[in-house]
Amino acid sequence: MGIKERKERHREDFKARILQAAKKLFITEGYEATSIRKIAAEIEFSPTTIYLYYKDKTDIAYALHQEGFGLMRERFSALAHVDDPFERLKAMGRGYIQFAIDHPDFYELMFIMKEPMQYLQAHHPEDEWEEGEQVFNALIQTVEGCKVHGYFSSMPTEEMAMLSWSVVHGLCSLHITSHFKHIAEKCSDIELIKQDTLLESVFGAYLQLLERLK
Amino acid sequence: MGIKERKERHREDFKARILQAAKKLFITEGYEATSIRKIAAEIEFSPTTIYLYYKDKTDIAYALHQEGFGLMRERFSALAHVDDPFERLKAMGRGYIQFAIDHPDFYELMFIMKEPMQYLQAHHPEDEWEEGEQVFNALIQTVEGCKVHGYFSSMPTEEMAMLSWSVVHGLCSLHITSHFKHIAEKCSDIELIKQDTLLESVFGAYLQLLERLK
DNA sequence: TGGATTAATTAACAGTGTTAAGTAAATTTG
DNA sequence: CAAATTTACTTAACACTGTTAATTAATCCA
Repeated sequence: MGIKERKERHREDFKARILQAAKKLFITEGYEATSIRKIAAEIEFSPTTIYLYYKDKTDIAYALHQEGFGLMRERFSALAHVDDPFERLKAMGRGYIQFAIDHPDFYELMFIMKEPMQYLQAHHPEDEWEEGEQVFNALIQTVEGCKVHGYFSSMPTEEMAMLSWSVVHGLCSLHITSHFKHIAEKCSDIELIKQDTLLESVFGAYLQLLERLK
Repeated sequence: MGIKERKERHREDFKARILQAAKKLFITEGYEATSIRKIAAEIEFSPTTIYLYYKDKTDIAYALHQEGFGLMRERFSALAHVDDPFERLKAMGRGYIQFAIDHPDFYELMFIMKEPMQYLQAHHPEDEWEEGEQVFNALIQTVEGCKVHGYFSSMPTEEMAMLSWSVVHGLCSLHITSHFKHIAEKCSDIELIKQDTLLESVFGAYLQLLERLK
């Protein structure tokens, strides 16, 4: 039954081709402008053909969401070799922020939009959210390591991890939605007006909090 | 010229009627399902009539965004009488979180969606973002008060305010997008699985950090 | 009362996601 | 090998969306 395998492989190739076209449009024109019809035109097939390979648009959104997590894991894997857990925690936070600045569209799809997570819940309710949990587990382990080194004593690991995630996500999210843009102008501190440094310096303030309660 | 005034008032009434209809649809069916045509049907006018009173859909979105800030300010005004600034900071955080839980749709419009802020930037670039700045200033002043009482010494006020905002926004945002739902299941700590307590307990962890460095 | 202004309408454009029905090619079966 | 069946894909269509241009009905002013 080698023929069935070949067909399956062809099918996977086709799915990848669709995703590649979707990714191209998504990066250059954003999610809203990435229509099924445009994806179809890109790969020179009829729009309905897409539906033979992806259930609906949120299915494609989830696939792109996964692509984004691939990119993020790539970055984070470089930090696995930072031995000191507190240094690694710092580096993860900075890496997370830099990822959001470098790939705002992917960040939006991964952490701001509801569609991909809703798709997961609606169509694969039993499945776990692998991509996210992998990254989150890395964070959990890093926090655990920090505790071994005397940080955050008497603070629950999970809460500490979620807090750290919330801090960086809050920063990135308010940056991308341009909420900070409208608020930072009124700031007296000139340093903070520069958007790029704003995120890092507020994250720096968080790190100072952590450092002081070793 | 009393007639011109009456017309102007009628115009404002009509704008309010449109907004009321939009608000009703928005609350019951969400933003995406709130179409210009449905709003028009609700007030029993033609869809194009809407455009005589609101520039486009993002204009309506911004008006609803402002409505949301009205609701939020209403809640926060009750906290103005909490004298101790650190207690007020706690109460503001809890109030912010509770607002997001009680009015997730408004919260999305106010802090997660890009459209309203983009409208502000595109059509009123000189204007300030009054609603947001009012709330943010209340936060600034509260942080300032905390510093007087010996908290966050040597931490810049603005950074501290932005950090606090980022923490609660990060929590609310990850809750609404149901990211926490998929991650909390794996948590060993049973307390955290309950979504409602999760936000408050992670915020509690943040407060503990603050308290310890008085 | 007649002309100008204003308010609201209908019709239409250009798009969206998605489904049902139809066609041509490839594959399996008798 | 020819007939039947499955597979891959397309066309046509539905029910929407935001938005604009052209048009009609009503009101105001001289």
